[in-house]
Amino acid sequence: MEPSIKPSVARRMLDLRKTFSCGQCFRWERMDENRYIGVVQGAVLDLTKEERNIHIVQYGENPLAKKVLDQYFDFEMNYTLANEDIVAQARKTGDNAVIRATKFCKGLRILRQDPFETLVSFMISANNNIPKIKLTIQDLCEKLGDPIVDWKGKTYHTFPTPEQIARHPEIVQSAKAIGYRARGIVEAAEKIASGSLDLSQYLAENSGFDEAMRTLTALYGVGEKVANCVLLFGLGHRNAFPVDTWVKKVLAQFYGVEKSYKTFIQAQFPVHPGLVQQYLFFYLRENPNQVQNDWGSKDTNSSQKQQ
DNA sequence: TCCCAGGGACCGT
DNA sequence: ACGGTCCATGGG
Repeated sequence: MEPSIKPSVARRMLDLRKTFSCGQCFRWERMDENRYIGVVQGAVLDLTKEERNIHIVQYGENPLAKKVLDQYFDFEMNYTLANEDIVAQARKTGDNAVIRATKFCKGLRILRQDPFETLVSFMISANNNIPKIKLTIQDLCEKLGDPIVDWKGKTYHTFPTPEQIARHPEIVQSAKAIGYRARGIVEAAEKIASGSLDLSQYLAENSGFDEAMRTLTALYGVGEKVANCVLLFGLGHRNAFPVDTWVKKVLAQFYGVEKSYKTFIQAQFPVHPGLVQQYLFFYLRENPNQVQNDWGSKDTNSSQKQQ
């Protein structure tokens, strides 16, 4: 069967490796240094970096329109300007961690992923590690998602819909290493499938941060950390600031903060908080040793921090 | 056996 | 809003 192919080219600054390996998404597969393949909505996207451009080929019955791609990759936001604002703010407070992390993360973009996929993915992330999260999600997609076959015969899978999950709770429970996380996932899917919960209502364009946060954390299996990830990576709330074990390491090592995170974060990262969070998170994960050396001596750095 | 990984629920203050 | 306690999965 002839595949549906819709090529297009993205010219904006986009570093594929940083964007796909920074922990915000779990379904992009690295083919080589300049090529990644992933499933977005109902389409398989095959991305190749060609000098300064990203060449996009997609196949599947439902290719994504350019506008949808622009939204997914957050091309509507100017990251060059945002990064300049972040660095300017960091200079005011002498925040070298943010300055270094921002430079290190040039080309990293925060995706606007499907809210339901983001919710389920980060429910799975609770008390878990990234390789195992990927395995569970992949297994869930293969068991409950719709197959998409490319022209070479390779099969990909869409992320299951709320209906597909709600209809087969026993299959969800059987997903690899999902364990106790299945309950909350099925419950959330049932609410969405029955119409009593509509995630699109809590997109940044449609809802305030606090209301969206309250709705998400009311779900079983969704605490503040997972909710922040859903808000940031799925619902477009760029003020969200997920605090996980790595961010706690950042706050402890560089800022000497080991409690009352929220208060400190609001004061220290007022400009593009979500971006800053992701920069700090990714910088520490990619440079654990260097960061240890740079930040390890609390007595020189953190004691000089204002506040 | 213990520790860790992008924690959560539940309870006290 | 914050802190403590118990809970939970699989891998190293």
